[in-house]
Amino acid sequence: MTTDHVFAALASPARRRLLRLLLDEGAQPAGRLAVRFDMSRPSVSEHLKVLKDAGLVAEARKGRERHYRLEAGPLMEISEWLTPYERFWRERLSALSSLLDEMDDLDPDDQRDARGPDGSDDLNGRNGEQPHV
Amino acid sequence: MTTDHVFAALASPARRRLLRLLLDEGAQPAGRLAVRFDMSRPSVSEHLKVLKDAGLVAEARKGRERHYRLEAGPLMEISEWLTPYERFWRERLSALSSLLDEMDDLDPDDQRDARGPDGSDDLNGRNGEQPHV
DNA sequence: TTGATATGTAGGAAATTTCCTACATATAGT
DNA sequence: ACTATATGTAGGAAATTTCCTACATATCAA
Repeated sequence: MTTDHVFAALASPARRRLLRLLLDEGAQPAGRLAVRFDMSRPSVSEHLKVLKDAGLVAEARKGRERHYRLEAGPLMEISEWLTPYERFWRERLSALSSLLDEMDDLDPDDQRDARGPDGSDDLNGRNGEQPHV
Repeated sequence: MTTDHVFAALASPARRRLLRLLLDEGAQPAGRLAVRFDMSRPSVSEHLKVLKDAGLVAEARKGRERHYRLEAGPLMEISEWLTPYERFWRERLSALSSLLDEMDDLDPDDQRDARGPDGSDDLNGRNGEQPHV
């Protein structure tokens, strides 16, 4: 149930789809989930096991069925991991949108070069020095 | 550069650490990144390639060095994928916090059972019917 | 030009993942 | 007790991933 497990579990499209099904349709027995997949039932069962080990689903025995339900908690770890990058992509987005705004202000047929005066790349996207260790 | 590639790229702890280094310290040549790892330089180079194929880093040749910089854009896809689950874990969290609030209101030595009257599980955590197909 | 530096790629071993076909187990129904 | 249903597990094949040691390529510095 570590962060590693969660990231690894999400690496599989089949497993992400399982989570989505549980989110959209609520808890379900393994078999009902399995028939949706173009894959053998035991394989789906193993994917469920990976999700369970990552803490992303929980099972409850109901008679001879086992109902799996979504356990979204561990996804918070992904969200938290993502947080520090958010600022970064927002900067890029706002840079892009202001660039588009500028272009709107010009004659639509008279744009040629939106780069800086020196034509350089600004590798860091912030035009400043970096630690470099 | 599909969503699949992005999720797969993040599945490796080494690659997540590479992204973090680029975020914290800015763009750097491959070699400077590699020495931080307990792994051969060519292996780190291959991880960088996986990240590049996922669109998570970009490279710029500077003389005999290649500087890699973070490209956070594709992480938005992860964030968007996560969105519908957010509501779900927030509900659980607020349920937990209100439970804790209730417990605060009681005599700290007189709590025994916080389950529903029927002792059932409420598998969906919302006490309601579900589509079930 | 020569030699050192910075990197990517080739080729392959080892580990892991993915998926399948039996097969074992447990529960429902008759 | 017997049979059908719902699932997990065992064992193994095939594909993928991870990592390493050469080795090839390009650039910088004398």
